[in-house]
Amino acid sequence: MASNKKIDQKASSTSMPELDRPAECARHLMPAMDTLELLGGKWKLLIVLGLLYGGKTRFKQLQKSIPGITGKVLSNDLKDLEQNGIITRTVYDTSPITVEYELTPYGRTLEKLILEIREWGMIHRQRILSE
Amino acid sequence: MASNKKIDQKASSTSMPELDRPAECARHLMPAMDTLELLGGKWKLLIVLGLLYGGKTRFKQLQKSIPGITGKVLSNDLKDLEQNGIITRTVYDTSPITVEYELTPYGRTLEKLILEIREWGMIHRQRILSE
DNA sequence: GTAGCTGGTTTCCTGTAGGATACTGGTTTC
DNA sequence: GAAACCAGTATCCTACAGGAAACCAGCTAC
Repeated sequence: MASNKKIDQKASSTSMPELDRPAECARHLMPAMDTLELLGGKWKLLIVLGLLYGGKTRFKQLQKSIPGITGKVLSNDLKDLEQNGIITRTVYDTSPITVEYELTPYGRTLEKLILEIREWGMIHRQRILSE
Repeated sequence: MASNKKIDQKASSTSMPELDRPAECARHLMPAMDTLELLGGKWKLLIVLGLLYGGKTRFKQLQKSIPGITGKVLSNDLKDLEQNGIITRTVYDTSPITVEYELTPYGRTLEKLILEIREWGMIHRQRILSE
């Protein structure tokens, strides 16, 4: 529902002293906004991180590994992530049904990014504590 | 369909190789949560990205370079970022007063992370478009 | 004197993300 | 029969992020 954004790149094409800063900037910002949209919210990134560490994981198990998340939110976010091709959902026809979630190869491309986020958080934490 | 292998996560056997997953995971997740808290919300990351590209930037100029942000939100977020040591605010006693915002060296440590986010967004965009 | 620039603040309003809680429906164990 | 586990749904509710618009004070140029 986003990205109907019209950017008038030609709006003021009569001799610009500087570049068209806003448009120029917007072009840089948009991809970042895309990522934020996909991974935004309080929990999605943590879910991915959890799956990164845990590999294939069942629903309840995942919920336990992310302290504070409720079933509803986890369920919703998992759906979102699945629709975006980040994770897969596999149902096993076992006694009490089991469902396993796993990152897709595509989802795994988030690894570098997420580890970066985590690492920065660690540094930040050190900094706060040592103040 | 009978007796597929059950996953005995609580196998009655002696101390399992598996660590205390929840606690272990939480320890991994917390730094990421810290980062998300600092940079969370719709705009903060974009502000930092804007300053990364623009260098020292004045308020209105910054607002123009981030399409869609309102003055109020920009003002609030800038305060937050300043309090967290990510940016500095400098007031110049000129004719109409001018204020410039700039990343601190600490704020600049976010560069790698933010570029990573942007880059992933670009790949994601490609993927969406080529579907 | 009035219109514009600067960098904001204040007020009001709304949407929705996310929390709490209860429930389903099947299966195994006691 | 009761209780516990699984993977969720359904409902209800609230807090707060964020948007729109008006406003402020100081200065300048016309």
